[in-house]
Amino acid sequence: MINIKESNELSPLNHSCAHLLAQAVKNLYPKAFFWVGPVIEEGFYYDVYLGDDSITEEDLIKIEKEMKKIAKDNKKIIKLELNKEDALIMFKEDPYKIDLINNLENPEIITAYKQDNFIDLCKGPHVEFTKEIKYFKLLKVSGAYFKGDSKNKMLQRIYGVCFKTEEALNEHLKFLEEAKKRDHRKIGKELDLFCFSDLVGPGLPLFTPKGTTIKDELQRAVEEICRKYGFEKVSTPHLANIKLYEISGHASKFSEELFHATSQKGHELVMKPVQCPHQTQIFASKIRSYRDLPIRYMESEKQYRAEMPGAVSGLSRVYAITCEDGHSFCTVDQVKQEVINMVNIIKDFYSSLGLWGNHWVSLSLRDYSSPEKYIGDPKDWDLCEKMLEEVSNELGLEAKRCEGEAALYGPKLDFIFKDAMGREIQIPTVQLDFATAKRFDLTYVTKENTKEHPVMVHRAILGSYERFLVLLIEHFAGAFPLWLSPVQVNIIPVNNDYHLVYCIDLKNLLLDNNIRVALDDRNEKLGYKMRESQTQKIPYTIIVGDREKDNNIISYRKYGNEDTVSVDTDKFIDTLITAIKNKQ
RNA sequence: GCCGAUGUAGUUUAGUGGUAAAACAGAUGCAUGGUAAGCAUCAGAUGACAGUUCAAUUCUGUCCUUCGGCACCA
Repeated sequence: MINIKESNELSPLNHSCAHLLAQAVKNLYPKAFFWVGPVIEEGFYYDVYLGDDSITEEDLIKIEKEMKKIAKDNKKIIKLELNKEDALIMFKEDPYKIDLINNLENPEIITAYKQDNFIDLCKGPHVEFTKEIKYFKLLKVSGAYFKGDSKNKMLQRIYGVCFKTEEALNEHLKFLEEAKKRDHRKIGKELDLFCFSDLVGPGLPLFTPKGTTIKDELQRAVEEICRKYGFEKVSTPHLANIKLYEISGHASKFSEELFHATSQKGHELVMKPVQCPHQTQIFASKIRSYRDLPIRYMESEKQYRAEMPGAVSGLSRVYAITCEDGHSFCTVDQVKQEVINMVNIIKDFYSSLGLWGNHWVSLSLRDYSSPEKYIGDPKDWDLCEKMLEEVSNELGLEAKRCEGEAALYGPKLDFIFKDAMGREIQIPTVQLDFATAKRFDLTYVTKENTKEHPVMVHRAILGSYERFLVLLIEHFAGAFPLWLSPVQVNIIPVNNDYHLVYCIDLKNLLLDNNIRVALDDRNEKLGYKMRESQTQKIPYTIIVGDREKDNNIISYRKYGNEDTVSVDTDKFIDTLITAIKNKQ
């Protein structure tokens, strides 16, 4: 998802830089045509069509040089106001600009900007002189579909950034370097959290003991919160009869994304791509009364989606997804409170990890021009969208209306965070659904002894554990809080021979207190072990020598600190237990 | 799926149309009592398949992986 920035103080500069880029490309590739070149949150891009020719990363250096050359000439950037006819004549050689002009919302007011002999259609604003465009860098070149439609041909998209000062540019480039160091794929390898295998296949992550520890702790934490809100844990199989998804509507909408599992004995099953239909069948397994509602189920199981191969990346898009999913089956009157509860859970959970605030909320509504994309009664949709918007306003979420972002069966509130590189990553969600219960003919008995369909409110807190780990790893840069750390305490004996027995006793004592502890008894020097303990970002490293042994104290060094602190052993354990309990 | 790039030991990197180099990690031995790398020895690699060539890790092609995007995302 690209965020076209409304405007900020850098946007005229970036916009002018995009024009400069286009001019340089035109100089070097006279056959080039240009589509659009907007300012985005981080800089700008320009879509270029070069026919048979193409620009590679190496060419960017050449283009940058040409840009610098042009800018130095210091031409004034002049605004031109045109009517539609003049504009069509002016750009008569350029099929892309003609397309743009013919599709303009306000064809009465057409503006173009001219520098030197280069004119580009543009709303502006721009800086005054090309000399001001000095501190820029072209970052990458990639493909992009013409008009964003995969049926169309591909253009080349060149990305760049521009700043007012050299320092600001360098700072930005440094930020990009630093962000690379936080990349979850890099840290996942360094800290041994997960891996991939060619034999198992791409998009199928394998979690190591350390990665699994984090996953399990997260699961425990989220279930603990949800249980307080009345969620009960269920467990459903990874396979299902395809009919289940024909009824839910997933089979037709996502047929290409289903993995099929067949057997020689005649089984024709699919791997579950979502959890909801399975859970509906638990609801359907007996007669439900209005007195039972809301009924809330949650589970953390694998689900499988045959994603487009080009979309698979690290842990953020995979085929096998561990999904933390939950549903509330409730009456129409209960919907609002259910949504409020779920948003509160999300807020609690993300706040406790320091992630709340680093996000925006999308009120994801229907694409009103394509009703065929959705299931359910339009009247129900109207009601759902209204309710969701009301709740969102009451809770002060400042949600942005996003038409066309709804789920198959209903509108949703999506919470969108950012990864280390500033890319958006959508995780928690609350979704309203009048349709699914009707499709499965789920009912409950009302007070008047009639039958009524429940409403389903879908919610994901962690969403996919894989995607959540991307956010978590990059947020903490691998230095997890104590309660999540795979190894919480690392014991280093000063001397392996003299202190080992005491260290083993200490290790067992910590283990008895449910503290995850490692004992480094390798034949290496203390400094060597300390270095590794720090690079592995273990929260507490404790050194055990005569002083500690004889006085029953713990000397520990916290990750990131240089000094050592000594406390009584009992006190140390109490402190840790309390911190873990409080999710610190 | 589309555009562009990528692939050398477990990891990070070097290099070459003719014996593939190193650091860290690993194994072994020695050394080792206080907070970020002790020493020595050993073992370990050119993604797969074709083609060009006397000879390919190097050049070409196809596929696969991974990366940056696009499109998709229940």
